[in-house]
Amino acid sequence: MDDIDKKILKRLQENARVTISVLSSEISLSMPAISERLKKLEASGVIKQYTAILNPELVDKQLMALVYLSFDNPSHGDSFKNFVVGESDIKECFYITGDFDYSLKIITQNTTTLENLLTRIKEQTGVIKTQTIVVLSSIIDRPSVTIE
Amino acid sequence: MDDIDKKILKRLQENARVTISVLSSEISLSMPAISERLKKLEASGVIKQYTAILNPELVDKQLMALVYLSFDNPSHGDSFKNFVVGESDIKECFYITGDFDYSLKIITQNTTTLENLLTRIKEQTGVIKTQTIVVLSSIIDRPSVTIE
DNA sequence: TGGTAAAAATGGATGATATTGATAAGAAGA
DNA sequence: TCTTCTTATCAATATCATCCATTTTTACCA
Repeated sequence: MDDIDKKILKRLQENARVTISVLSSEISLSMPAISERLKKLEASGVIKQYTAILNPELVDKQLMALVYLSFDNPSHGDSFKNFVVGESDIKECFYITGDFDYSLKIITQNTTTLENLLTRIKEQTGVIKTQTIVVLSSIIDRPSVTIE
Repeated sequence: MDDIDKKILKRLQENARVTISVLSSEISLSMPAISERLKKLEASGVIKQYTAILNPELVDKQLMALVYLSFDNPSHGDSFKNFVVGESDIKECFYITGDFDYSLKIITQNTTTLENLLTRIKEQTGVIKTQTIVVLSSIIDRPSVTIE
C-alpha cells in the first residue's frame, strides 16, 4: 500500500461515492489505474465496506447508551455473541479488560425500547452484573479508522 | 420519508457505492426518480456521509481503548472539545451520565501511541480523573444507525 | 551494469450509467 | 371539478467505467 492507495482510501472515507473519474483527476492517474487499485484494495480486505452514515435523530433513534456487563464464567461467550448479532440496536460489542467483561454501545428509539433491550440482555444466561450509562450528547463520532 | 426512501437508505448502508441503475431495478423505480430521492435524502441531512470502512489491522491501528474522564468543573468543555477534534485517534467522544463526564473511544497503533495520547489527555486543564479500559476483541462493530 | 520478467500505467474504443428536459400521472386542497 | 404541487416516466444527451492492446516503470538477478 503506497501513497496513491492512501490518497484513494482517504478520499473514499470522506466520500465513498466519489467517482473514479474524479479520483483520477485529483490524483493525476488514469482511470483504469485507479480502478485497478480500488479493486485490489477491496479484494485484499483493506476496505471492509462502503456505508452511508445516517442522522440518528432523523431516523428515530434518539437515545444512545453504553452498557457494561459481566458473566459468572467465560463459557457463555458464544451464545452471547449470537444474541448480540441478532440485536440490531447494539452497535458495538467489545470484550474488555477491567471490572466488566463486555461493553456495548446501544442506539435506540427511546427509554422504553432501551428498557426492553436491557431486560433481554439481563435475561441472557450467565449475566451477573450490568451497568448502564446514558449518553447525553455526542461531541464527536467518527467512523472507522482514518488514513493520515 | 416513505418505504421507498427506506429501501434506498438500507441499500446504501449495505453498500454506499451501489449505482442508481441497480437501485432502480431493485426497487422498480425509474433512475431519475431514484436520483431525485437520493438528492433529497442528502440535502435534508438524513444521509450525513458516505464512507469507506477500513480494516484497522491492515492500516496499522491495532489497539482500541475506552477512556473515561472527569473535570473539576464543567467550564472546560469548549477547550476539551477543540482538543478532541484535533486528535484523530479519538473516534468517539460522548458526554455521559454516571461517575465520569466523558467517554472516549480510541483506535491507535500500539501501547506507545496510546500512552502518548493518554498523557496529552491528562494534560488537559481541569481533568481530575481518568480510567482506561483496553479492548481485547471486537465481537461486533456496526456503523451508524440502521433502517429496519 | 545490463538484461529480463513482472507489475503498473496509458490511450482509445466500447458499453454502461447518470442527468437533463419535456411531459404525464397522481394526490391534496379550494 | 378544477387547480396546483409533487412525483413519476421516457427519450436524448452527457458522463463515466471497463476492456484490451501497448508502453512504461519497477524489481530482480546474472
